[in-house]
Amino acid sequence: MPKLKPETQAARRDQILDAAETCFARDGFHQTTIQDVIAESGLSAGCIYGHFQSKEELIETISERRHKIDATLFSASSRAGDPIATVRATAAAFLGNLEGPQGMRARRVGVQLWSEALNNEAIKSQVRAGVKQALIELEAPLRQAQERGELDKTLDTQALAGVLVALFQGIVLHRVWEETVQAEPLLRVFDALLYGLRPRAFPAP
Amino acid sequence: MPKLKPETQAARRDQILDAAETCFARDGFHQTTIQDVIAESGLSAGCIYGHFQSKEELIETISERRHKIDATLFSASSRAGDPIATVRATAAAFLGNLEGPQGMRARRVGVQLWSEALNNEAIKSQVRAGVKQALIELEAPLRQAQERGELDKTLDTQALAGVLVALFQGIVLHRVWEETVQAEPLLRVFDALLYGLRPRAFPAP
Amino acid sequence: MPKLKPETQAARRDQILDAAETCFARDGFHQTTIQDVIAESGLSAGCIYGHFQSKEELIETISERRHKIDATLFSASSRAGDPIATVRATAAAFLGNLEGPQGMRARRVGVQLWSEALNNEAIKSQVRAGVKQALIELEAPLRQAQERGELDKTLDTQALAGVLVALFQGIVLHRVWEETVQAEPLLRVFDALLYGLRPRAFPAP
Amino acid sequence: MPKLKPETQAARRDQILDAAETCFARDGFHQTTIQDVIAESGLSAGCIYGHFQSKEELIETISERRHKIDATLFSASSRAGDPIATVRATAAAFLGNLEGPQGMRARRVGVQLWSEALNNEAIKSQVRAGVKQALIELEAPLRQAQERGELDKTLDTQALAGVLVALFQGIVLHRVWEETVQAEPLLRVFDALLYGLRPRAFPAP
DNA sequence: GATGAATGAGCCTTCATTCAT
DNA sequence: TATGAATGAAGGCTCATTCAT
Repeated sequence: MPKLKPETQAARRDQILDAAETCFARDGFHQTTIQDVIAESGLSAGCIYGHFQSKEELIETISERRHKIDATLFSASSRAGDPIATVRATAAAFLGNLEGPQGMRARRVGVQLWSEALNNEAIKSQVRAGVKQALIELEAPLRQAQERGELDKTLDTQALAGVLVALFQGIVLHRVWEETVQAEPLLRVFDALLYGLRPRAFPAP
Repeated sequence: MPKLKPETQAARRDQILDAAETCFARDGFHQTTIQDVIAESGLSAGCIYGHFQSKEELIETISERRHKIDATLFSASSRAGDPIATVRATAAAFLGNLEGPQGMRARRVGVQLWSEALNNEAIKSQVRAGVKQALIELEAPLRQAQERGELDKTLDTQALAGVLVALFQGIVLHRVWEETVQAEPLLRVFDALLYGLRPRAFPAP
Repeated sequence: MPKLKPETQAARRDQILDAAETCFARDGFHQTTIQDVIAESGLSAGCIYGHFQSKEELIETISERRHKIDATLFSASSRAGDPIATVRATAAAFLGNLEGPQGMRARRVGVQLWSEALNNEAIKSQVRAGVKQALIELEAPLRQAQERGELDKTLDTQALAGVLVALFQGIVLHRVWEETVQAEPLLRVFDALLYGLRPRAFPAP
Repeated sequence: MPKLKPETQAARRDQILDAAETCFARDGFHQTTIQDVIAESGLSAGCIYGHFQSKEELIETISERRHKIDATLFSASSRAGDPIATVRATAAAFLGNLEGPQGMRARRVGVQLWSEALNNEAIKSQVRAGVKQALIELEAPLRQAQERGELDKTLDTQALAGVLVALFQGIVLHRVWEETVQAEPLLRVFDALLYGLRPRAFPAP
């Protein structure tokens, strides 16, 4: 068994991460033992520790992977030339992504990461970076919309972006607690909110 | 040995819960050991286990306590006869509550409970009950506002309440990760959102 | 079970150390597991770790204890007013101490400590301190003997003390490998050596 | 695939043994992992296990090699026709051998073997055999010296040989703990001891 | 022969919980 | 009730060894 090709190596890492993420989503970071990951992956302790230094590194790597995936959601939501559509698509992508077993697994891990960030600096900086990127990628179209007269010019676009991101994450929480939460009605409210922020003849009080 | 006076007993329970909450907020549920709680409270293991059956019960009781406190926020925010003011006051109460070391302690524990709810039925039902109550207490003034013509009649008030609660909780998350997040600008955006949802001469598309 | 009296606490520590030393003497430091010490002591893992931070601390504490005991051998061997008798008594104490199961246990642990000193700074400094003390306590009577004309004046007493200590320790090694090694004949040779070092009419070449 | 030439095979074995001995001398038998030996040798696990059955066999083979080398020290020290010179040369060879990085490596491993002998029968018999050979090779010239009237006839040459070997080994210990120990003064004391053991006009008491 | 990824038994240690005082 | 020493199950991780390539 001479040196594994890098791609095979990466596949093995993914196999381990997938098994770990499944366990973490099912039982939680701290209720999951390495034995659980071993059972889920079909590998051995030694093999896992040959690819990751510790259980914590497993969690942190999953955090990294998650945030990379989320980052692509934003890029994919860009609607060139139509900033409001871009914002709307971002919301839809976020909410649509909640569905299905894969989406649920991702969100259950995500919520735990939000909590874990409080006591783990590595994860905290990843979470912060993720939020920051979301803010930037949302504020750009919002400002563009202002310039094009599609959004009230008195609005603080930075704060608005913050509100929108908070809203998305809050909905993720609800979805994770209550599987019956539906994206559709929430999305309609979201549209109404955006619509209500168009410029007005008479300014807000 | 005569039973301790109920008030003394309750005081001792609170002493333990306070110490535990301080530890949990500082280090996280799973990083906190009973030894930490012992050190923080100045009591002994035996004493703690005389008042609580397990570490889990400690967490669950703190969860209970937290949700009771939060519930009073809503009642206190009621502005009889002015539904929009009630909604606004609720938002302000939520966001104002984030400040100070006490507020921070509460929120850090709260975020962990949101994550813990995924793997602990007792906490999950408390979180759900908390959200449900929030929805009800917010939807009531929203509907009232619709009836009084202060809110667009085509809006799904239930979904709107959900969006608002999600928003509040999302902001708690941001505040907990980034201490510099300011309530003021967010509140102004919130006002703009509410203002934008007033009835319009021409309906939204 | 309120706070244990310091003496009870010390007794428990000794109980653990005795069990550990028995295991170490029987199987070696690295072949001995904490489980072995648990079985030998009749205590539990938690109890042991309540008194010692790690297996290494167990070894180091035993090292400390051993060296304290050895140190008393020297003091006890002092024969006021007769330096040669003091040296002789020291040798006899050293060699006599090898006998019996207790002596054997002590020596088997001692030899392991000599080896362990190579890779453990704490133990190395204890071993060094032990040797240094032995050198000092031996050199004093040797020099005194020179002054009294009972020992050749051209001798380097420091080197001679070193040779004597090395000799004692070498004999411990032999005794530990070969239980049949007898102290008696060695002691007679030792006497002959000391006798041969008396001043001579004609100096050594 | 034709069998490797025996000389190539032996060279590879030596390469492994050298790497292992370097690791063992640096870190100790039990602190050294096979990974360390792999890194030091530049070979692979499979290769090492193709030449040695286990880590223990590695240690035992090194023990064997060491004792063979030491054995040649004695033969080389023989001074035909001058028994006292032979004894003296043996001592000088022993003490001289301590110097230099190679000598240190050998002695550090040697001291560990002395300890390891307590719990490993294979090593114990090698150590015993080594001591026994030393005794024989030292006793011969001692007895010869007695016959030639160069040594007190009442001396127990076997015990004296034991004392000398113990002395040599004890000095190895000191040298290994304290790099500053010098061979020169010790050797002078050794000479004085031998000189003092010459026959006397008046017997020892 | 050589490689090195994978194995898995077993180790040290932690920590929630108990109970004699 | 309160104390805190003691318990012991279980966890994370290591490392000697194997075997498919």
